[in-house]
Amino acid sequence: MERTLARDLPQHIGERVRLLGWVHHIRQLGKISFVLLRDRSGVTQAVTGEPERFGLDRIERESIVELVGRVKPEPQARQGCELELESIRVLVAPVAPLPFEVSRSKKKLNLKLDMILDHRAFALRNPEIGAVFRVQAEIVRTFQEFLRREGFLEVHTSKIIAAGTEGGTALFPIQYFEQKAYLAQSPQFYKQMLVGAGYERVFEVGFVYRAEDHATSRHINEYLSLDYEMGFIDSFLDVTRLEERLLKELVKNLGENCAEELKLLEARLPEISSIPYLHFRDALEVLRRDYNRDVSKMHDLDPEAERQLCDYAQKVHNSEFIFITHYPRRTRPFYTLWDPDDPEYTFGFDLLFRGLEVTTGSQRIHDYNLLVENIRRFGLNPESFEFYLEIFKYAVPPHGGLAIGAERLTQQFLGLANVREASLFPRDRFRLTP
RNA sequence: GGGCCCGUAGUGUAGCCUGGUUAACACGUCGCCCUGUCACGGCGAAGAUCGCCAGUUCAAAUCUGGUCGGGCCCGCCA
Repeated sequence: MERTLARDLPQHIGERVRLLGWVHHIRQLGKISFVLLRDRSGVTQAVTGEPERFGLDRIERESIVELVGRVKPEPQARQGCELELESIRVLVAPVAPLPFEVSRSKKKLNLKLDMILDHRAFALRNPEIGAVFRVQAEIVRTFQEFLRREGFLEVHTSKIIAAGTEGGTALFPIQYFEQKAYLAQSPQFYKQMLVGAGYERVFEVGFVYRAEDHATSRHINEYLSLDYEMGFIDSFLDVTRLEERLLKELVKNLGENCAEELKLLEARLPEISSIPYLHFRDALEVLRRDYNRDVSKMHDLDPEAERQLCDYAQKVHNSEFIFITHYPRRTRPFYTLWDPDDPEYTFGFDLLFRGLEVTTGSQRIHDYNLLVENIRRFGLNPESFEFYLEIFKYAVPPHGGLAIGAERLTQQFLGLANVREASLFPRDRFRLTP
């Protein structure tokens, strides 16, 4: 007999079906008993008045079972129908006590994050915990499909590199045969080179690595970077406007395709009408005026400032997103183009969402001589960037791009307390397994 | 790199400040009862040498020192 999925039970009323999955829960109420079965599609229910006939009290939770029975309409069942049990067969039984329950809500379980991560694969059986990655998959899918429609080419660049991109961030050194190499902290150079290669518009979904010795609820040392880079732009606004359209589509898709997951996680989608922009200089003024911050020594935004600017965006612009633009030159890497009319400030921006930085981007320098000059100005040696610089000798169009932290975006959409909850197998300062 | 905090049954917590004889509660587990549960309900039972090592004391989960493990914030970043 063919397998029927839990979700599809209502389409088989009156038929005999076969279900395969895990025993989510067994509720025995004297003479009537319910077996809740979970598979990849969801949870369904089988019922029987003869629990002893099927030996239900000997079946352990999370056993893998095969259920056969007839589907009958039942208004008291959640799906409006349920399986009248004819047989139950244990295919695989657990050989150890379960570390914690699968069938309860995350809130009720009140598990410490460490417990969840130590038993990651098992924890994902919990529908709420598992839902996070169904949502994340939808975020990544939307990113890819939206950009493909906009004429972007999906690329995959090496994660093993010879030199760092941005200087500031710490790199993980690795031994590459007789050479010293590093794990890539960003696909930055490669995506720019591929714009120059003539693809004009490229995007990449890939892990990047940061050897930063931090331990906070918003940092992991390996994260999924959603990058795009586009040529022939008039200004960085072409980059941010595209992201705004991407985000609108994302909200729409999540609403349509992840309604159940969002409900389970009690997540509220943001409404995006138009995302406000705030020049860095004006952001400081807002912080000084409305939040009583001492901004005299503020050259970059600290986490508190990011939360305050989001609060401001909500109050003044009724937006949960805000673009902070024109970050000062000293805070941005050498490839960032500055404003010729106001050269202290760059065409670099961040997108803040619900108090957290989720995107960084900019218009880049495309002129070869200017780029070499700026590398020198940063105290770096252009010769060590020859592999990157070469294409700029042969004419690269004005271009810009950005990177979105996929886990952070997931975290903020779902209101998760810790970014690690949005990473399947997070790598942090002390965690290397599972 | 700097600062603050936490380790107690399978899980999550209380007790610790103010040391004292059976270490408490909830969920789970096990047993019995229950014909419509979906956080099922009722009754009962088992389960913890209080992270580890040392010290103080008649007496340590509780006080002190060390050690191991974990969390959060800042710097930096997505």
